[in-house]
Amino acid sequence: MAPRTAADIRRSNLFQVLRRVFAAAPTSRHEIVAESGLSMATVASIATELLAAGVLLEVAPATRSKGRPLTRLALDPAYGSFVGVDVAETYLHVARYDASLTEVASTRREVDGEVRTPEDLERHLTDLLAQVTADRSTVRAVGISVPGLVDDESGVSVYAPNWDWRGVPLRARLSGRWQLPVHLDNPLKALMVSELWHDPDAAEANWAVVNLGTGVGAAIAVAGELYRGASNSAGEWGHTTVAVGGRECRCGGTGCVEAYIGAPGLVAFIEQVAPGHPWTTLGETAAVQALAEALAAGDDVARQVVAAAGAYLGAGLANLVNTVNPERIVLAGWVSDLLGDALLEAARPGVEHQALARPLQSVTMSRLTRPGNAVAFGAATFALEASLSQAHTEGSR
Amino acid sequence: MAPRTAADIRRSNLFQVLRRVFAAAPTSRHEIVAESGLSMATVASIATELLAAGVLLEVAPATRSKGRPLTRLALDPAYGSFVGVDVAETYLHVARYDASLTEVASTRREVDGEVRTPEDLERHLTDLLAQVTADRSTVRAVGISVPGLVDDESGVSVYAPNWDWRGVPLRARLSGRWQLPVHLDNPLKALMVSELWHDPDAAEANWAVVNLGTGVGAAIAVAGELYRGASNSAGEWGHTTVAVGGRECRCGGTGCVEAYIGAPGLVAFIEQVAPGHPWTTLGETAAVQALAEALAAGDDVARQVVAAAGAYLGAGLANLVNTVNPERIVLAGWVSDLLGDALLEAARPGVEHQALARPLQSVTMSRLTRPGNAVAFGAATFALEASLSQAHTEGSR
DNA sequence: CGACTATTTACAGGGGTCGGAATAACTGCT
DNA sequence: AGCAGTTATTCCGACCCCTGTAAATAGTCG
Repeated sequence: MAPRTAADIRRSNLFQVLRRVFAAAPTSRHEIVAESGLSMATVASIATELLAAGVLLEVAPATRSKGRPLTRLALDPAYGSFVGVDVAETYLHVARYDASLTEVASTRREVDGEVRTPEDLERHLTDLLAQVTADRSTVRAVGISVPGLVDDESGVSVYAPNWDWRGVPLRARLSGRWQLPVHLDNPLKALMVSELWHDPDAAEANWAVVNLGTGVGAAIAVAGELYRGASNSAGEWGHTTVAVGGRECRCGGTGCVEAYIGAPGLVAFIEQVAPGHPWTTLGETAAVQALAEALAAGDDVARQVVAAAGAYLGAGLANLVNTVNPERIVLAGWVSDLLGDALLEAARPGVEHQALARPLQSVTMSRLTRPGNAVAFGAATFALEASLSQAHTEGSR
Repeated sequence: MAPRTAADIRRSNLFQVLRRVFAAAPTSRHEIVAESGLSMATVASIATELLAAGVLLEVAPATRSKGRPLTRLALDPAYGSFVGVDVAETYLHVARYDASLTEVASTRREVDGEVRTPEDLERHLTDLLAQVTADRSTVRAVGISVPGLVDDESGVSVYAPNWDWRGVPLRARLSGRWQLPVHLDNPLKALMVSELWHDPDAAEANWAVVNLGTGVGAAIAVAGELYRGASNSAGEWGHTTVAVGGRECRCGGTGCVEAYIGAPGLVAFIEQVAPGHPWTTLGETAAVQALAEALAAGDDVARQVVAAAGAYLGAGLANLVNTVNPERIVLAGWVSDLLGDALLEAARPGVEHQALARPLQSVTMSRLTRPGNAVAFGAATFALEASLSQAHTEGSR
């Protein structure tokens, strides 16, 4: 949404200030001025607006040796709470955050195979939601991340590969049932938003977040804004071909990145390296866990598996580097969390081989190490953003 | 460049108006209002500014049956002329355009193998420039497209794969020699800019231009603006891996798209399908030409070659569809021109197989059929844009 | 009560967009 | 010839932004 009118500039600046306040814990207006490049006057005006709206709070002034102590700004936890939901293929994670986006409560349920229909999901989520919220009236909005393709505007899960759902109007259903505003998107977009809030300096940059889990995907930020593409399916990097005529992928294609480095793809590599290996019977979550442990113990099979998968990951990342030319790539997701840096290191030579020198030079690759469920956090942030955005445009009407 | 200040909005609107005036030949202010969504007042103010600057011209008013006749707007050819240069790997094409971007003169020289050093290029271009411009003082600026990676800001050819040039400061050299402002970029960016001017409706969209020639690459537009990435190397789609461990590519990687569907890649397919076939000895330009002719005549080898290459092109395009989620993809370049729709048709099944349903649904693929050298045109347009942009910011100072 | 630093407020200046009133320029009718 | 009807453009004032400066206000330490 390229700013067309002056009001858009205002909103964009307002969110920048908000993100910076969040990221820098209690900050002063001066710090924000220094970091954002906005003028003192502008920051002050935005701050007063947010203060008046009850979004921000002035916290205990820090007394310095000399002069007036600076009043610190922080998000006001009392503004309300926001719920973030990470619907993954093997588990559900629901967390409630106060308006300063600190987690208040969270719960998780393994649902491997237990969710088949939207009704199942609805039932589980309603249950989990009740677990984290005593009083639903304090919740301002819920953000939900669902794997697959999501139409963010209509709140419809367009295609969820694991359950083969097509066009399920999740937002309408859940919002109706809970009587709360619900925002829907997929894990990648949630991760990206999470990162944009945690690191507002990167909020100017072009970069990508890569999610490694059962499914695999990426989210791309252009000039610090989540890039959605024509139909909110930009970043479906997991179904990018890296081997013409290669492994079959559940998307129906062949040789997709996901087929090699998604959790089932890793299991396939185990089978390939050591046919009949006991890990292959464990189920993907446990198998990856076992792989991680064995890797730490220096197991040879594990090493070979990671090396094999790493080659494909490397090619996939190099593709991202060459086409998107990002400033950095961040790896996230439970597979990345479990395998740690090993997978990234296994991918590095491949990236260096396949990526062109110039874009390679300008990219940094790292692993997301923030504690907690970043997807749930991001989903809650979505809800917060939407909530504030609405309040802001309404307030100025 | 996300507009941060009101002036950015102005510039963006100004260029939008300009592009629309160009694309719709003589238009009225009203048409622009209807198409751009800007208000009458804004369009009028921009129009008067451009009129005053001498960029626009009011042409013969069209008298209607009733009411005040509308004055039509057009770019003023008398504003000056702009030169566009397409430095390709096998030829040089230099064209001069008046300020309404209609071609006034052009010349072309085959230089297969004759250009080795920057000095060679400088000599040839100086020569060709003289051929198209009688009076150099009427030329406002020159835009040059050079294959490979270009740093647009510093005007340096960072890496030109065919000549193995690294860090050649072309802009400084040529600008100094010709005493004219010179703008440097690569063919993809030029193509993209050309399309953005010719089809301003697409200038709101996210889409891609793919260039098929000796080298292969893509340019991506986000929200109607050329996307450059972190170091102006976004869109190096030609060096995207489509087959891990596949054919060696001149970039040093393996299995790059370019290795399969760049002109040398096509020749390799000929050798593969029919070892020792006479076409393989022709040189790439002639070989592709022969291939095109044989294809039209229904030759079987040609058909097989195109089918084989098409499969890789399909995978490559699908990757673009899945990661960028563009509204359309346009194929350009001399290989695309010679082989016509056959190659695109050969690629289509692959795209449909590998791309996800939703992004596939929202993409249109077509071939660029505009007559003339679109790269030279785009290069000239770069020069025009830069020239006006400078004039505009200076004018308001 | 200084001295000193943080913030707020007020204001002028420079951009922009927008809607609506006023004006221009024709055609056609009387 | 003059006037009404129409449509294209320009003009003006309202309004929204950001910015820099300057002065007023706050809060603390010595």
